[in-house]
Amino acid sequence: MSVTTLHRPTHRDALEALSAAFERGDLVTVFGRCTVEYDGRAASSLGPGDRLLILKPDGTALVHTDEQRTPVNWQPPGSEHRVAVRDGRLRVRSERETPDERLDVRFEAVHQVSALPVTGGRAVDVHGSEEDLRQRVLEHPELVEPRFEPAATERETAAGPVDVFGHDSEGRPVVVELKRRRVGPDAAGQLGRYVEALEREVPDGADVRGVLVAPSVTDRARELLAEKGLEFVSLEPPAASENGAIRDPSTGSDAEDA
Amino acid sequence: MSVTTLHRPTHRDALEALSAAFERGDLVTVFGRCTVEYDGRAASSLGPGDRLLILKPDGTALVHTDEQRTPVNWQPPGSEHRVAVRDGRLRVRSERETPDERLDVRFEAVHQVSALPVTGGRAVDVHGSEEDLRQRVLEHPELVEPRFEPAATERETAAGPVDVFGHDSEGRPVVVELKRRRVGPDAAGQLGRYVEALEREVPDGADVRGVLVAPSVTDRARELLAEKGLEFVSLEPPAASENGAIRDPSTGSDAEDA
DNA sequence: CAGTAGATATCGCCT
DNA sequence: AGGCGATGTCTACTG
Repeated sequence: MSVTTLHRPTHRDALEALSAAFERGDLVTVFGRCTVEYDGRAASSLGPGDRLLILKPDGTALVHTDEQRTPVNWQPPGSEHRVAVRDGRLRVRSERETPDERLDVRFEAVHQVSALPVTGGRAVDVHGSEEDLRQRVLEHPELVEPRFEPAATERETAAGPVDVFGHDSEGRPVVVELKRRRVGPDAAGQLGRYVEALEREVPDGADVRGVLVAPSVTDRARELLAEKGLEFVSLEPPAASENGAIRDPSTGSDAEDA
Repeated sequence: MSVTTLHRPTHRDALEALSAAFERGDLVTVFGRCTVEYDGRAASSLGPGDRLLILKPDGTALVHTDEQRTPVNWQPPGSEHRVAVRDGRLRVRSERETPDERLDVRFEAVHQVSALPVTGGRAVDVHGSEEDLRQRVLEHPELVEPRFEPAATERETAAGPVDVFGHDSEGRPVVVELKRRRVGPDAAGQLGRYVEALEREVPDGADVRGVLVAPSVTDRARELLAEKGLEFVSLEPPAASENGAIRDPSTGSDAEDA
């Protein structure tokens, strides 16, 4: 099984190629002059131009121009692709429910259609995420402060789950919020909510400390932290080189799913 | 000028096709069996498999598998694409500075290479955004509450710009925060910051009211609003059908940039 | 299914 | 270049 490509096909031939590709579960690309209409969570319209349409067997649709990382229009996974010839144009419609939304791509000219059989792994191993930072804090709690003792991760509160919950050298409860990169005011607000929620939950109205752990903070975030009596500790996620090699091979295997 | 496609090219032929396509400013697709390494803001590794690589003339690189809307790896616009043959494989490297990051895609087999000359519009018209909701509030302030009088949009405060600032029937200052969809605790925090900032700025320590305008709120957000003495008004962005037709044609023209 | 928060978020605007 | 907030954010996870 191999790549199938048509150059400047008739709409009818393109339709048949697309139908067959959907049937096979291929990844499809269509390059041509088209207009695009979207209606759903919002609504949008895109005038004529040459674009690359990508149709995935999981129901994803992407319309790309020659600029930007973000597609100019799209449909999320779980949509259903259908193709038809209407008013002398090739119409590709991708539709889903919950939420109800629809993407219509109408080609007045198809320059190329390709059907690509995709196999192999799609599990990417990423390092330097917030989870890596959490690992670092759990293995070296003194990086937060001397004698800090982590007690739980993802501890549930009325305001949501706390990244790391523990106690300081004097036994006071400490809420740690982790961010993998420089943070703004939103993170200060988030930490503040957790601290307030825990102050209500802790039985003996003991003070709860809040510590934001991140590489750095903006000025406004620093002010907000100060207002709320929260603290900041500068710490970065471990670099990929420090981290990647020391991983449990049993969980780190490159799962290549079905 | 037209589409150029190579099937199962040698690495050398693929390299030349890619170099020529970069030179022309074409959009490029490469389908083949590859591994992918990324290092920059984070770091990642992806084992062998068939993927679709998209290279845009603006420096964007996208690696797509047969699943998900989000590329499995990517490089943002402004990167520089380079191609070479190394160790018997075709290596496409996309790199940028600030931040310093790099994507390497190494093909052991190239199934197809296409160079697509892209022309035409890329300006999409979206309706149902927060700006449309703001328009609705400015044209019909009574939808917020009777005799609400908007005074400014994007009014600057120490905590950032306020969506709509105005006064109620009794002359009290009102901060309106707009959200195009159902909101969670973060929006309540955002509105609270604006209200606090304005209470300090307003000369005669007058109370400042805060009103969140959105289609709906989560329970937790509702609690937070209540705690902070903030209010909620249910309002949606105008539907596309209501909105799109009544637009100033002088500004609403479908600009198709250079 | 809704709620919640992370992300190599991306993107645009403004200082 | 950095700060800040919107996005049709997307995505994973949890109840």
